[in-house]
Amino acid sequence: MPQAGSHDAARPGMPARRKRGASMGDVARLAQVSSQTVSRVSNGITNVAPETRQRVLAAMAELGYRPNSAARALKRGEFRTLGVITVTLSTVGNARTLEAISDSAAEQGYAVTLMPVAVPTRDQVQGAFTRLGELTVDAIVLMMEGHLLDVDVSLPRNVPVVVADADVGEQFMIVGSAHEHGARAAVEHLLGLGHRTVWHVAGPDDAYAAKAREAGWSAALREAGARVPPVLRGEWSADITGGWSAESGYRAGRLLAGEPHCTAVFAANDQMALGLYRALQERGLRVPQDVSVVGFDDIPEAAMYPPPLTTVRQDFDEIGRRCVAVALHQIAAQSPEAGRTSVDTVLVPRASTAPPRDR
Amino acid sequence: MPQAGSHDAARPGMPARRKRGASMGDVARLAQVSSQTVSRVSNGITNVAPETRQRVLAAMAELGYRPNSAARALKRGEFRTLGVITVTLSTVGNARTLEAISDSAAEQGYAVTLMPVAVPTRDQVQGAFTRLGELTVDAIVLMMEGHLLDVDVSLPRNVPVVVADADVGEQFMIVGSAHEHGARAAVEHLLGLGHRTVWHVAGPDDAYAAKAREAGWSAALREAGARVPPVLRGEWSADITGGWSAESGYRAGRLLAGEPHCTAVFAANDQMALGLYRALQERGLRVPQDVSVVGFDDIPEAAMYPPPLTTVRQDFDEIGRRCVAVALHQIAAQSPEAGRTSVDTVLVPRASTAPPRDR
DNA sequence: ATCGGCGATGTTAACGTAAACATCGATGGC
DNA sequence: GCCATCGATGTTTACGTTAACATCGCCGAT
Repeated sequence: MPQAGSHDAARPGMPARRKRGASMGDVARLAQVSSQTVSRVSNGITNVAPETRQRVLAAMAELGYRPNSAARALKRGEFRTLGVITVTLSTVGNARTLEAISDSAAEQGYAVTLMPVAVPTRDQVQGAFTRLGELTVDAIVLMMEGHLLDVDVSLPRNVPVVVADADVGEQFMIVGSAHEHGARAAVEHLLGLGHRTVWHVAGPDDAYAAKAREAGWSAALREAGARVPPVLRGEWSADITGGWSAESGYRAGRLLAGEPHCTAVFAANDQMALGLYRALQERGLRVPQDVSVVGFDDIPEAAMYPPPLTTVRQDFDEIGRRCVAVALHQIAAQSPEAGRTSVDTVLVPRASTAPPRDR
Repeated sequence: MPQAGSHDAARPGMPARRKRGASMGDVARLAQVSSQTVSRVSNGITNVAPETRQRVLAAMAELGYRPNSAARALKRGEFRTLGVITVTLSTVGNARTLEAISDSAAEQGYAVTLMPVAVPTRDQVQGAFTRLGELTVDAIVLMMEGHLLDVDVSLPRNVPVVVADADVGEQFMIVGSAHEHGARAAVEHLLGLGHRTVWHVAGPDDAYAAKAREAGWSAALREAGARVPPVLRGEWSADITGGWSAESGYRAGRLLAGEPHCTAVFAANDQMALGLYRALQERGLRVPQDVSVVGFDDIPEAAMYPPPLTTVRQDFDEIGRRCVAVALHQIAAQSPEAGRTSVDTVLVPRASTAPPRDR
């Protein structure tokens, strides 16, 4: 059987449409240099005579040459790629953090490969790690709750892991927001306005960030000698982000609206605060005249809520940047590390908080 | 079973750190087969005696072997990777679409590499394409306004491009929402409630989606013989997403609140509708008693707006899935195509619309 | 018994690149 | 004028994988 030249065969009169692009060898031939010289020009590093460089550049342009990163990666043993394992991008925080990661990585010449974990079971996570291992990334950023990692998720060996804002014990580097500090600031702001105490609409109880905010809230209350009301949790399990949703905030808000002595609420995030607004409004309660509300995140909409929401700003861009910085540092150091770095949060006072009036 | 420290032969004095993992050759040696047999097991395809397969599997496990995808890609000439060029992930639509793309791609065994274009100048876009070319992806999904591509952006040759919800003329395949249809549905819904006409708060005028919605709105009004009021555009250029922001909707809303005859507004997206709510509320106007509002997108919060927002739902998941399907099809067909497929939009009536009352 | 064929496995080569080493001519210090 | 040096360029090789081909038994048909 003759080499049945199905696709590559240059049909007569047809411009030979080769599947693979021009290689260094092709450029070298056209420029009449060795392929090593092409390599040097391509990497822009070592000494090449200006005239030669020009010739090579011209040849590259003519052939539309693009370096083959697979070959490059194979040769160099590094891939200039960061893997990001995500459970969902439907939260503002995750989306913004991912964007910051990819921007920052691109600046440093790294690509970002996405590894979605559709359903957060351990098997799925394991599978994602395995696939990432095959993708041979240089480091991994984990955007996922740590408890999913409890078991023996076998990481690719020698690949540094950075965890974005989750709790994974002592194994890895963690970059996270100062949730507790932010929550305290929210509570102190409300107490400072004269409220007797502050209620809390919490996020999902398996979420690290939710627990940290809750801890900050109750600690601040206790330190101020204020009563710690029961936590309201808008359980709502339709999907992974449900526990953080506006609907969940709305459900909690309906309970809260029945509490006659409640004059101030700290919601675990801005979406939940929005649900709270609606629940309060439905009962004829006004924000902030009857109830003050503080959120968390400072999503762009928060400033335009009716009324604009006092909230605690998280710096997702900084989280993303630091994740990349930490990852690259570990790649360079060739040694995984563990530890935690904290990104500041700051209270942004707006119109949803005011001194209490009797209800 | 103390099989722990077997690999990574710890030579005395040497910090045993092999940068590269075990290769097929290593596995082959341990299993006492040829590396080709390892390859066959690794790819699970051809005929290998069960006993041999077991031995190889065991060796792979012991060495923690992972196929090197760079070598594989080099050999096979395909990368099983989709590149996604994004300008921003800060819009719900982009984030959700990206998530759907990466989920869907992962299902088909493709990885997704992110190429952010930080500032949308042509040079930046050009740069992103160049880098993607180096990354040797098998196809590209473009999440970006088409007008940024006008000039001679040199695409990697023979790489199919799919455009997610933008207008790029005739060059590429486009997967987009039925914006016009959705906008018409919004207008018809409001007219059906008895409103004399419908005002429009439009998105940025360089956005394809914004223009399409605007076109649908005005066409529906004209066809119904209704007056077409001037378009309000919440110009706001702080950043790329500014034109779609709640703030932009608020600004437009403040103008609108001064129009005594305005009883119904169609906002270009849900965030802008929220800004509108605030502007109306500040003037003491109630939704929907004084003004009916319809949004676009159906973000999760919309159902919890005070009051819940009537809006037009976009199916971002479907857009993402189709982008991947189209991309893979073009890869298989080895021929770029052009054309457009449209993803349905559907009106979701909620509490923000009602029959008009005189103002 | 012989041979065709097939299933299991091994051998060779090539994918495109870059590190390491080799070559060659020019420059400059003595 | 000689040789050490250096800068520009070429040659060789290996990265890890897989396609293509080669080999080796073994079984069943003749």
